[in-house]
Amino acid sequence: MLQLSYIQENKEEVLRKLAIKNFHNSDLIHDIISLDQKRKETQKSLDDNLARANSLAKEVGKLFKEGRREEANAIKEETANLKHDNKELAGALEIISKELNELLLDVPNIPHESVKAGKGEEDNEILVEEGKIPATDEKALPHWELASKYKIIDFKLGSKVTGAGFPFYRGKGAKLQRALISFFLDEAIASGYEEFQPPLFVNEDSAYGTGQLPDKEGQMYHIGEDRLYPIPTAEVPITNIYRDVILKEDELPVKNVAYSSCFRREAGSYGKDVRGLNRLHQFDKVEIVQIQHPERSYETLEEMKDHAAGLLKKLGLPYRILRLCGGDLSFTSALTYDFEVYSAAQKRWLEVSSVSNFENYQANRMKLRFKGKGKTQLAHTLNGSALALPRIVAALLENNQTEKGIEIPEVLVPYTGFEVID
RNA sequence: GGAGAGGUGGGUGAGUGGCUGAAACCACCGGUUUGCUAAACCGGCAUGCCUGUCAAAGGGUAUCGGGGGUUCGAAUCCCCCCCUCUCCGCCA
Repeated sequence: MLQLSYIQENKEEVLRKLAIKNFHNSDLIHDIISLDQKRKETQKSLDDNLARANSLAKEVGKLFKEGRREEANAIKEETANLKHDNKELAGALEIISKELNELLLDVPNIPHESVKAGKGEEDNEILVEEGKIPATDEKALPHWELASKYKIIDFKLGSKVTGAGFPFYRGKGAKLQRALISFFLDEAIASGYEEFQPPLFVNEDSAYGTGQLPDKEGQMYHIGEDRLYPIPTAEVPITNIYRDVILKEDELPVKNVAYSSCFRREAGSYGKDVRGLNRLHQFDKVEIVQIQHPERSYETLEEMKDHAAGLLKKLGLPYRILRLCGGDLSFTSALTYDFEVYSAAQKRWLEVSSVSNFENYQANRMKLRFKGKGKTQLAHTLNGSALALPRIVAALLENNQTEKGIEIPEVLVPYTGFEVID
């Protein structure tokens, strides 16, 4: 969430910039500011009362020691009144703080100055388009047909055993998954990331920490009995490592990479866009996360963008990089680059990565700070997929299909141990 | 799952009702000393909120796993929860 002090001091700017995200609720901002005023006043009265009570308590102690019983008892009466008032004030303060916090959670992150206004997807800006788009071949099969032709992914089995959106990978398909994961991890490690294997379930605090709760509750599975949530992305456990942490400035940047399965309910999704591997309830992803000094976070964002682009280049997939417009930018992001690969048989672009700078929005919510010579301040958090597997697999299958079978990109051969799926 | 022990500042660890936001030591930072390093010595060293200020200093308040209670007063007493360790059971 945004910092209260920042909203206080830059009200007009906040409103102007939020408009780029199509957020026009100026009442909310006004309410926040006036409620905060009330919070301060209440806090002040409470603190004053507590100070009084503390000094009275000391006096009572002193009087008792000196054996001045009656005087002490007289003071106790005043204390009783104070105590009553304090209870009320503390109660009021709690209600105000809670409400204030809820209002703050309703304010999205401020977009970076490079973000252009726009309604949605159609207004995203294409920054880069790399690689040759394969000539359209009418005989080209979509990946779901290739999957069954070569017996490498079985959607029906998945439906039987679990449900739609939970495929089985088998044979060379399973090996290809494993190869991609290893390849992505090795590339990240070579770029200085530390590998983590996170828990696949997180608790409520963590779900709040990265903002899945309360806004995206319906997206996550929920294990009610144990109050745990299967992670929708490794970002959740990895970023939450640093919840309530004060790093030393020289520990920055923190660079973590994690492979994990991801679980998403995808409620409301349907139609041909979700066919095959295009949208799953369970999928694999390698995620990179960085925690960086505010002054350097945009350099870091570029570095992460280049990292993701490098992977696609090495895999030989045609891709493009989009800078999301205000309307398509997520609630918590200040700037996001989306990566899409072209999938030859479906003749469409598929999103395979999203690299974002959240500035201090997440950090403020989870109190992730760093301390150098100066004051303790909020860090910036960034993350990105590098990469999400299913659509990469879809594109590889569709783009690399030949008469002889599916050709494996050279960089993956050391990992798969075979050059063709046939 | 059953039984027991325990959770104090970055770490070790003292503290069983007021003088304790918390001893001591270590780590860390600054300084003195020093040919360099080391040692020694001196000083500093939590976080949130409120107040104050151009900024600060300063002041107030809260925080000793989390929540609630007893008391004029709680790290210290009571209750609930969480976590860690040991033993037993079960098990990849």
